[in-house]
Amino acid sequence: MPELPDVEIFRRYAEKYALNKEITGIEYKDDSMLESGKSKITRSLKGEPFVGTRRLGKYLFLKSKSKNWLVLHFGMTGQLKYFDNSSQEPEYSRFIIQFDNHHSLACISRRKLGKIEITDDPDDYISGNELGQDALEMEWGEFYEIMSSKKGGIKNALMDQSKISGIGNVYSDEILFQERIHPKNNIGKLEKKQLRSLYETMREVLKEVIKHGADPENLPDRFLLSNRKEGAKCPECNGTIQKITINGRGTYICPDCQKPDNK
DNA sequence: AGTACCACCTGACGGC
DNA sequence: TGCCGTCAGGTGGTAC
Repeated sequence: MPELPDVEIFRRYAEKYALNKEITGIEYKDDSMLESGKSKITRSLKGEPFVGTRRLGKYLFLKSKSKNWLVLHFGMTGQLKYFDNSSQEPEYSRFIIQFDNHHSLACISRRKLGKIEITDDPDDYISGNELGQDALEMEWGEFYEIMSSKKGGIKNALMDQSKISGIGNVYSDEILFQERIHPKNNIGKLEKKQLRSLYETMREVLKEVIKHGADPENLPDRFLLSNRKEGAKCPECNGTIQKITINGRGTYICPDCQKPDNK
């Protein structure tokens, strides 16, 4: 789930539940997602509260009062859950931050594909990991500059995290469906006004998904995501949703709405 | 540079 | 019901 809109919901969740409470301890349930040593993580967080949040693309940063930041990446199955210590710990909790009010914040990840680490400066972290500008922060001029210099398939271009951060497999499909562009079409064939339209659609899709809490069940029926299954009926026409493969990723399109260009 | 494919890791799901 | 193959929304590395 965790693409830009999902992580934005996590950020708001952390903002609501995890700030301004002293961290009394860290519980390590599984080490495989840790990119920083346990002692460094504990040293950076324990005894201080989180005082702020930041998000770039699919990355969430939580600022500890002292100065370090906790960096979270959720992989394919990550999420956050704030819970009362007297209740059941969430299943698949891998990393638990305990607060002084007998509540904790669990980093949950079924497949353990995420990352947990410490940085003293998110900007350094972002440049060091070659992460592009956030898809919702990016202005039209920058989007145009990036996309007009790229080659190859449009879906791949949208998902290139080193150029534009936050769009993954699902929302790239959604954006291209709403824009009526076949995901394999060549980015270089789009005219400036088509790129402008793609840019606007990208923003609208991301913002609307956030508005609905990034819950696929809550999205309007006209979204591909509400019909993201092979053989489903296209919400825009009489077509049938089809599954294809791009770079090994399942990709859903309506073959009637999204026509391939002629190479 | 772009694309295809494998690996990471574990569980959910559908078919038999 | 139970076993088994396939697939899953992320990233990173390889080879071409």
